[in-house]
Amino acid sequence: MNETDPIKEKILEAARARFGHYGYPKTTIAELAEDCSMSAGNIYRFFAGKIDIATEIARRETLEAMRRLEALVNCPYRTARQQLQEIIFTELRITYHLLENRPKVLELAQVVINERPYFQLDRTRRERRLIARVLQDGIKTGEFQIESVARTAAAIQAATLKYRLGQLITDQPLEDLERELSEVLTMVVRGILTNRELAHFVPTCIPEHIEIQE
Amino acid sequence: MNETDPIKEKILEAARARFGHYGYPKTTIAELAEDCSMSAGNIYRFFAGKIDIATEIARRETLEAMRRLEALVNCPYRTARQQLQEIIFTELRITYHLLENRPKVLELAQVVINERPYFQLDRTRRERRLIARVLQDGIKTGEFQIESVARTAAAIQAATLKYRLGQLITDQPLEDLERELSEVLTMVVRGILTNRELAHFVPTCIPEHIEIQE
DNA sequence: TCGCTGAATATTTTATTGAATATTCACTGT
DNA sequence: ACAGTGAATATTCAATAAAATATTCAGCGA
Repeated sequence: MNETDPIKEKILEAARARFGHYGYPKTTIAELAEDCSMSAGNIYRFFAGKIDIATEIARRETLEAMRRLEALVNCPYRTARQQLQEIIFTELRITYHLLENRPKVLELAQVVINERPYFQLDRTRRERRLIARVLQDGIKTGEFQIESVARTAAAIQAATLKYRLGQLITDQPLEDLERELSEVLTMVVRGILTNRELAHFVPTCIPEHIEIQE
Repeated sequence: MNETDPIKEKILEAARARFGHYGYPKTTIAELAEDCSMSAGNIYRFFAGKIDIATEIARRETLEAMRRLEALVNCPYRTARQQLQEIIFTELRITYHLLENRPKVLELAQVVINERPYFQLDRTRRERRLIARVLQDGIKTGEFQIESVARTAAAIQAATLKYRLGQLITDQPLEDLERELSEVLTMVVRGILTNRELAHFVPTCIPEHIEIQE
């Protein structure tokens, strides 16, 4: 599964550097080949096309983000509610900072999504699976009361869509978005808690930034 | 306030027909002038520019949609919860059908939003005010328990954003979106109901299409 | 003066074409 | 047979000019 052909990695490394620095369209295959001390033609023995290099980079970026989110879930001593909230807040922060600090990443993402629509679906499914897992946990511990985990996970995802789109839809600053998200989560979470939990319900707070060491 | 200069109306009528049929960019001022049996220059005595004709059309479309939503709210014998749900469902249906049946309308909307960003803000604010009014009603009748009406209205709007974007974000069919929205509303509404109401809570159903006669 | 025209001007769109770049593939050295 | 090359070809991009269109405004008739 995890092909680690060193030449492929070399190409990816060169591409990551150039795409990040100069942007996807301003990077040429000839330059990548030059960086790797090979001919342009040879790159096509490892990738079907330029867009596929970008897609692979984006795929790995997504996997990395997903790993961070999963680390949150595996973190012990947290209620399912906390886990759920932290997932959504972390996603908001990851995408916000990504687009804020590395504008070329946005460009890359847009190109990939345009050419490979499946990419987005895949990411969405992974996210949903993670949310579903947390919901399942919460049901087991008696925190959540949910009819259909799958449908509820999809609904939570839909309700928090805005916070995964970064600065595409809105130009509100991060602080605004965080405040708003805490309101949304207050409602949403209240909507899935068991009566036992509702008895001592408190609104959602904006969580501290969580740093996970690998 | 309600200027009904018949010449202005004539121009708007011609523009509505052409924009809807051929699209905004494919319609020329000269054609509109021809339709109105006047010179191109004369149009500028009524509108500052082509984009302002489109903006006025969009503004009226929005007002009309808003009137339909307000009619829902003013409809008696409905709980605040029903009103809230119907507002969101109706918005979903209006925008969905608009984009489905009249693709040129999407184009028009995009042009207007691009050139006149204030337009969108205005519509959003109106919508939010309507939601806030329903929330306020619900508090009075003891249905809802809400800390800040303004913030909650904003949060409900954010949580249902997806259903106001039509087919821009997703390509799910209307039935899918309706099912999903009912799940979202189930959570959201449960999150704002009073304990009294929670005692006999039932999930949100997809409402019948409501026809309001003027 | 008022409502309007239509030619003059400014701006935007479209078409063209040369250059840059992506992609292919026949071939080469090992 | 295999990893790789580089010239040949296909595609995309960028610059420019030409055409179409938006906008302005001096002036005209009621």
